[in-house]
Amino acid sequence: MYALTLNHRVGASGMSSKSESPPSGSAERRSPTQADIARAARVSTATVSRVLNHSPLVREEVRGRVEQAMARLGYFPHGAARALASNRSFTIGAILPTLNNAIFANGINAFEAILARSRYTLLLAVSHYNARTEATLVRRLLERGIDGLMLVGNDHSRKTYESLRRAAKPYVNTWAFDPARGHANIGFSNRVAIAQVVDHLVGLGHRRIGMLAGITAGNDRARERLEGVRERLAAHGLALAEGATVEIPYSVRAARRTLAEMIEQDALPSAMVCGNDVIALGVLFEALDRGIRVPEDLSVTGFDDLPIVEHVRPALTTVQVPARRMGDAAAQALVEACEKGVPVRSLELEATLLLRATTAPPATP
Amino acid sequence: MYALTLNHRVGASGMSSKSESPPSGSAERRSPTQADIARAARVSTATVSRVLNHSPLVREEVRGRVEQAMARLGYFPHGAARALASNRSFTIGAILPTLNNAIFANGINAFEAILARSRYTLLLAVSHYNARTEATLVRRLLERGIDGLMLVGNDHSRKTYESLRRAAKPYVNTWAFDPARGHANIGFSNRVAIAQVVDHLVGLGHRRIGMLAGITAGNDRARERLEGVRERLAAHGLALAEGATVEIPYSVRAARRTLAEMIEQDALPSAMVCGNDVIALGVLFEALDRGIRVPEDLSVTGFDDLPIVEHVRPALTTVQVPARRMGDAAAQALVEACEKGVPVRSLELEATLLLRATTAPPATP
DNA sequence: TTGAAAGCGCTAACAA
DNA sequence: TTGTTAGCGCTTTCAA
Repeated sequence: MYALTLNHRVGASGMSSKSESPPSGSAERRSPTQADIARAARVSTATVSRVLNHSPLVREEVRGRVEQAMARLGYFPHGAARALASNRSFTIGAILPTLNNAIFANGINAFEAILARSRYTLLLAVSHYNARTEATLVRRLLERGIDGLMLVGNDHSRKTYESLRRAAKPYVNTWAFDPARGHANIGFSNRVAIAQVVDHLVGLGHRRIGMLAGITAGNDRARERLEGVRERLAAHGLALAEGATVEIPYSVRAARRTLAEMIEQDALPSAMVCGNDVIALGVLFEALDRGIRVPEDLSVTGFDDLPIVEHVRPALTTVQVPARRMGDAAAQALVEACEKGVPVRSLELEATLLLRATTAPPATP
Repeated sequence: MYALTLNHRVGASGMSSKSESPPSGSAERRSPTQADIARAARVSTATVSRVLNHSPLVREEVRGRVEQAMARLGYFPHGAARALASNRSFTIGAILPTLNNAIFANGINAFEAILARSRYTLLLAVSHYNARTEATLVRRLLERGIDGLMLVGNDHSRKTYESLRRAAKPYVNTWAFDPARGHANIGFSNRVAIAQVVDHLVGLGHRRIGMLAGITAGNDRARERLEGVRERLAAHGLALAEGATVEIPYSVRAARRTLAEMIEQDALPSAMVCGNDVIALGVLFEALDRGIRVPEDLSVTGFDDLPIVEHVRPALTTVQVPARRMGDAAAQALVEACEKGVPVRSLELEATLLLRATTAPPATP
């Protein structure tokens, strides 16, 4: 009978004096391993493993015994050991450019929810819009054994893509849709999205249109939005207003300062397209504080539809981004890629222009 | 010479036909292990491990050879194997109640930054203000081998604390300071913080004060704020206004709806203390939309100092929470606990009342 | 349907 | 200062 209860460690190492199984009833409190469960349930560790992994080839009666033993001994599996043996960690990574404003909150929230439901854990890292930092983080996450990775946008360093390729882990680029660049995309076309804004503004009669874009270096979303405005304006025979088009960080303060300068230089356009809602709020607040009427004197548009912007007065006209759906779909795609080995497929979602109260025909056409 | 190059696996398993080292120059592309590095640098795997872990007892010349081999072969360490062998994962967990509003953004941002700098990775999970969910997540994070854990508040299920104790991992409760409850706290006293608000309002002459608190069940921060208001009001010989004190979710919408009801029932106090900034913004926007002047007809206070609230008009009087410092300190404490084995020590930080434009003496005293 | 045992890649105790 | 080697706890052939 005792032959059955020997675990392979003891069996393998023979009678080495220090590594025998701990004396039963000792004060030693190491947490129970599969070997302990195996002994208690009078099965092999292989069977314990099968029960743990819901293998169909375990007799009901045996499964019951094992599960009871697990419960009684308070067993819980050792992730690192599982990962080492199976080459899967049930862990998925995500790298966001920032956590500072609420832009990615909804998306990552949805992403985490799906992962948690699928018993995966999220490894989160922040690149601060820096591709080199990101490459380091990707490598670190890969070292930690992530089974898949979510990235934002398509602009990533060669090293990042190279690490991913060598590790042969599934990944997906979100918040963009430009599969021509050769990566799985779950997101929307920033270019198409911003074109709706331009059409709206031009349709309203605006001719002098400026833009407070995000910093475009290393940020394809910001770049696509800026280029999208240029392109669409050109289609209407227009161009971005000189002196009213600048790249700035995504901060209320930067936006306020920039608008203030434009006002002082008398360079204000009749409509200001903003790279995101944070910038738009800055423009809105600064304009209001200076007695510039919105939308009568200045139309303002945002991008993201942060939860707050429908409540400010005047309510912000903006582009609603499918953040939740991107998070959902990205997580689902990654989990599926891990479980079934299918490749991640690109998915185009739509961003919707939300007409609210910060846009109107120009007062002085 | 070849004796040196045998790795222990081959050595241990003798000449089993399938598990020999792969033929050099084969197409097989498994990523290199320490054994490969050891062979290439003509040292043992122990030395490779020492180099990897910056052990001081490796000769410079040897270290150089090993590092070169690592670079040449594109070696990178296998986290799960390291974790299994060393019982450390260089991974730290955090469980937040929500990611939906920006409340925790700054804190987790700072937390992640410190971890990343210390070469740790963040495992993030979201409890949705549910203690049972949280207990499951704690267990899952522990299974993943986290070296430490950050939690928000002191209200956690018995199972949560029990898991932590059994795993003997360091943890810290943030966003609260009440070490009497028996857990390491890095944060501030919500009670003391909100008392400043009460003093301010009472000092202004308010006597009819209401509160839109967060849901207090399972949320000690919300509870401390509500109780803190009661307690401090009592010290002034006052009580919370009946019919103007409700617990609601942290959402603009819920706050607006609740304020609307109070207005319709003519139950409006002269000052409304809000459980956080999201609620305060809801109150502010609803009041403004209904022609109730803030602060003349209604004083409003928030809690958190979200980045936006200094910009809305009137700018919100609120309590500034040391989110960044909590994130910093919590991460530092946890890393130190992991590296040096010292226990996490409680640290009290201060929350500051920020007087802005939504509070003034009551119009009808 | 079950068990035996060989590793997964690394660390660390011990020996040299 | 370096090497040998026994595990860490689990999964996964392979054999029975």
